Amino acid sequence: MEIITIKDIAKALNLSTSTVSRALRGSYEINPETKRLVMEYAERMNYRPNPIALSLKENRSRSIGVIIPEIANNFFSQAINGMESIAYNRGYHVVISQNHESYERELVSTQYLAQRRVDGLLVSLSGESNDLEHFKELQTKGLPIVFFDRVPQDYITHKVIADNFAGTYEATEHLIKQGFRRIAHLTSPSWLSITYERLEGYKKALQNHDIPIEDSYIKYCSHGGMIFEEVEQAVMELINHPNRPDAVFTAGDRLTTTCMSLIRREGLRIPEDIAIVGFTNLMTADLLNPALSAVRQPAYEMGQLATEFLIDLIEHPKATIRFETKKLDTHLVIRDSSLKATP
Amino acid sequence: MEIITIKDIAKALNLSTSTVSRALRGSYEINPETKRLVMEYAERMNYRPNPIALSLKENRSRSIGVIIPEIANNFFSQAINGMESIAYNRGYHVVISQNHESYERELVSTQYLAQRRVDGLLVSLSGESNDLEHFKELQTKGLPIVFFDRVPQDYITHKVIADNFAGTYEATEHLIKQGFRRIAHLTSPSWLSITYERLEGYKKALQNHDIPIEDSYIKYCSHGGMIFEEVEQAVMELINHPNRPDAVFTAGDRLTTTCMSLIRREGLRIPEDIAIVGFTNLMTADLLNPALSAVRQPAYEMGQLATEFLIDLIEHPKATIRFETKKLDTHLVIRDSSLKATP
DNA sequence: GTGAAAGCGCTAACAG
DNA sequence: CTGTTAGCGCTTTCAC
Repeated sequence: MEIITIKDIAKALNLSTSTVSRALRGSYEINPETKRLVMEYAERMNYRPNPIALSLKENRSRSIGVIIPEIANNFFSQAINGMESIAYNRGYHVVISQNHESYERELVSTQYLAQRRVDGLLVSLSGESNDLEHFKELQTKGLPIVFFDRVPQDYITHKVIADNFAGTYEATEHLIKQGFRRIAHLTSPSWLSITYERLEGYKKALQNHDIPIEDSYIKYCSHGGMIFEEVEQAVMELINHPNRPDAVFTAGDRLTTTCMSLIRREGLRIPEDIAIVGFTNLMTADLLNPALSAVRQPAYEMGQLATEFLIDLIEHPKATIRFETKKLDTHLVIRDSSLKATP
Repeated sequence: MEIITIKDIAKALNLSTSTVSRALRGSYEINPETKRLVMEYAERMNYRPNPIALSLKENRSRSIGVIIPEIANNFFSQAINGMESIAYNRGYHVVISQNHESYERELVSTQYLAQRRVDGLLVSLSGESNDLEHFKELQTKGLPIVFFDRVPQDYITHKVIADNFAGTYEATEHLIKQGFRRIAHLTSPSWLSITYERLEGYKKALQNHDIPIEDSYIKYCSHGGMIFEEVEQAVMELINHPNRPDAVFTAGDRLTTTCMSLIRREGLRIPEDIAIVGFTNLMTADLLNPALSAVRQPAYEMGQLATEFLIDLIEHPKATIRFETKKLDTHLVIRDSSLKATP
């Protein structure tokens, strides 16, 4: 059975392609009888319009592009599931692209998706992205973009984020209340929004509890955990610190797992020597040794919300909307890794 | 800066679109001077050919579709990275689609990708797929398909798999050598290739060590771990078995983690009460409590290999090739979860 | 060496 | 109510 086109239907039914086209899309100005004939034949031959031809004609594709750092990260894969749930219901497909924390790859992915005429873009920035011209340019050309998770500061569009400040504040305060005083903060590249917001939550918690902020306890990993050596250096500096931290907050999946491995490798115990709370959606958190205390983001909902924003932008291009930044609550799950051993 | 087409270039340079087209693709019958002019202008205006127009014209897209059960599974995300590494080098893009272990979703994804004119398909079957007509049909229409991991039995094409038999044999034998005798086997839907091969490896190991095969120790989860209740029932039947197993082999990420959780929930210890070895590429295996013994698949390499096969098929459509089934070695990493406590 | 024209599949303005 | 025509961006005969 070959692929069948409108032309084939027209030929078979002795009609013109335009009549067939109109019948297929239920135009009111078509004879009901003709319409029925066309519909039936199309159905029988299993006709499917060629989306490529449509894209070319209409300069749109009924699909939205997603650009994220890594799919091998539970936060992002959950977010994608949220996106798909909304997108499919509203008739869009989702095209996934990874940037692997590289600006270069982000650029290529963006270009690719734009050329494939996606109708909009859902983006979480790579760890290397401080230049956003490629997005700005597309946006002025009329391509709607919604950022989520890692969002740019000075960029006017919808954004969906977790309440990074509150989440980190809560986690840090929890550590303080457990009795930890020398709390380190292992985090992503300094220029990312999530990094800043989490750092602020951390600092505020310390301040509110009259604990001085020790800069040497704050470590940035400019590749967000993708490069082992980078994390290793940061963690080793903490471990070998003259006044070794007794707890650490880790701002991501890779950062958390690598940090745990390293603490273990160095023969230290969690939480007795160093306690840990991770900002992570790891599915195995409660199976870890020790079970990992974690700040979870509502990844699925974030994906859904971002997609709703985006599709609204796509479908009402000229509506003068106030752009929103939606902030969703995180959820702290306390497990063994952050509990002070009772002496 | 607007999107620029060949027509714009032609107009600007007072040439015909055909001349521009030829110049751009370096046709030898174009005046070198004209060619230079066109090239320069195109470069300066940042001209990019419209891939949609090309797809329509050439009935191909220079992209390959991937259909897998879940991206939130380390095996698959690693495989995807392998695919991308090859594909990009050979000028193809990778479009990812999840089937969430559902036949219905697999069908929709397949249809979608085929309509988007992907040049080929890389597929790992959903847990529900026993009917393969949708693939067969596309293949006869000339769309190359390569299966990996979960491959169909009776289907003539390239396939890339891990040595499931040997991997499971090795894992089971390891358990036996540790002194376990009542070894359970918690696995995916019975009709999947991986299920069969792993089961055979398990049985063979038992046989070779004169351990009778106990059918009630073998549990299939027809949704491959996606539905908690299903795994729960299977594991509870094992735990409440009149002759409770002292070890269990688990055939996938979700199966493994859920099984561990349940054993823990029921107040049993790993490995003292029940030892466990998982067939999984979980990145956190060595951080689990206890550290998880695991059979790892060379996911990245499998993705690469499958992609090489596919692109060869795409680029030499009429070559009469003998289809291969490439089998890659697995790697058993022994950790605490399968070590017999010394009495 | 270059241009005119047709065609990939589809829609829509314009005629009847 | 239906057909003719043009056009989306590009390549490719076929002419000259």
